[in-house]
Amino acid sequence: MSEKVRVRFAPSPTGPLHIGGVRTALFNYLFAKKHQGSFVLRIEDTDQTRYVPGAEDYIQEALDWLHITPDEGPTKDGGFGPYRQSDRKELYQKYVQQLIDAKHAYYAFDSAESLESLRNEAASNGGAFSYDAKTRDALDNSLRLSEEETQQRIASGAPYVVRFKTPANELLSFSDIIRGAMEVDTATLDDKVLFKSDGMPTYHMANIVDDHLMEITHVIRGEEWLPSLPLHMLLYRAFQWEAPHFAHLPLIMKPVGKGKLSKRDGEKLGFPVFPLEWKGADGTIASGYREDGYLPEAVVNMLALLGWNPGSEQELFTLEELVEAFDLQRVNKSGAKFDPEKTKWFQHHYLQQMDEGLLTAQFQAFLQKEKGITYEKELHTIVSLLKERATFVEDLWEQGHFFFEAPTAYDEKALKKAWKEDTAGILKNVIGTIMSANPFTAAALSDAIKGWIVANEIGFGKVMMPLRLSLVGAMKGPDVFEILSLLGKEESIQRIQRFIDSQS
RNA sequence: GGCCCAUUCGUCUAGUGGUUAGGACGCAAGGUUUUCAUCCUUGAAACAGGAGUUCGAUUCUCCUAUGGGCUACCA
Repeated sequence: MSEKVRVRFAPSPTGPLHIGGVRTALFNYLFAKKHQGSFVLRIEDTDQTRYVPGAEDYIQEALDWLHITPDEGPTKDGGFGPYRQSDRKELYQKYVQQLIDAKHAYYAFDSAESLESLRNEAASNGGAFSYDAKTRDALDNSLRLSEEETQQRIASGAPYVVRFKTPANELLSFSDIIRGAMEVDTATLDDKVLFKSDGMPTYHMANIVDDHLMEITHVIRGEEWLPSLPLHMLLYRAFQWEAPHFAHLPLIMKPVGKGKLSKRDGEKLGFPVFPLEWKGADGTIASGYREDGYLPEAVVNMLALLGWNPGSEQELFTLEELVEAFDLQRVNKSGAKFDPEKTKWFQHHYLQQMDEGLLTAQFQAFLQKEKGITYEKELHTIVSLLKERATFVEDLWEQGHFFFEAPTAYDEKALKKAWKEDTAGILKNVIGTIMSANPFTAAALSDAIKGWIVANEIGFGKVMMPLRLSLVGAMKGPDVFEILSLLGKEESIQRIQRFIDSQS
């Protein structure tokens, strides 16, 4: 590649960025970094009616959290700004004019109502109305008006839009990096609105102009844009601009049922569809991966493998490894169902990889905030004992709450198995052994108790099961001797005694 | 309805004109852990269907079916 690679991620600030958008951003980032190019963030806010305050900040924050920060964007000028289309409003006028002058576009005065009734009429006849080469001559536009009449109507303040004049009947060939060659007959296309009556360009117009001005070399976007690719190619040709390369990513689908993943699936199915939590204007809260305890590494890894694979059997990738391995040619063509379970598997993996000091600090913060427990002593040891059975920081509590609070009840099924007539006597002996254990370490405790068991020819299960139950309240958790030593002599004895008392 | 795109285990996917069609998640069984989880081993599990091309098609072509997207003065 001779030219410097420049890609862009161009979301609309209409709400929180959903996971499909995040993946588009990720693939753009990966491609840019792979080719030492630039990753540009452009905010496409040409639809003023759908603008949602806070959405733009959300997008920035989400990308930052995932470490796929843009090289250029609204908050980081790279010489191609402004990066917000509403701030570029004035800019589009002259390009629209250029298209009109070259007869590639025309003014249309049809009201929204008249078009609506045309659509309804066609629909009732089983067809569909299309504003195109076959119908435009009978509609209210500058094609059938004289230059003077057109200017007069505009001057008189009549609302108008500008439409693209699609070639009547031409076989268009173009290609997509992921999908290869495609052909479309322009007769199946309609005359899309380029410029709205509110003075704003539509996506199609702004997109082409901005990509050209920002010297974008590769447009990597969702498959929902594939149907408008012919229009975009036609626009580049009308402007006599060189078109960038295109790559249309497969969509991310619902885990169950039909259709593409939507914002509401998360709440329904119990997993986040957003990177970050989002508080809607109506007070509803949509959960986010970050707030649900996921690590950005897990989210990135999961997303990268949704619709792409390296061709090897490697599944675990750091961001750097992804950059190295990424290849647009290896992106799949078909939509991928989202799998929340696999995301958890990634999360489990990355939690195990996490720095233990950091994990301990996070768990400590959790204890403080959620449980009101201030605990520093040996917390690092506890975390290292528990972490392999945890997927989220919160799981550490579920797996090890007994380190911080004595059991208040005993698992009934386990109790039935563990409590025999002689258990009280055995446990009293264990207390004796614990009393004299010195030093009070897991290894010393293990030696002492196991030694006592062997010496008295008692079954291991008859001692270990009730002992664990007395300490934990259930048949779970790390090595009993580790628990004993962490709990300390006094607390251990108290718990065992309380257990004996509760059963007699 | 029209246009466009797609189709390998339940899911994400690898793969080739001749393979025991490979891996991962999940699931099941066994082992380790005298507990649970982790971990390890094993197992069940797929080329949408029909024609054609070919000595041979999962792989190439066509048709059908199914899925998906688009069809706004939304992106």
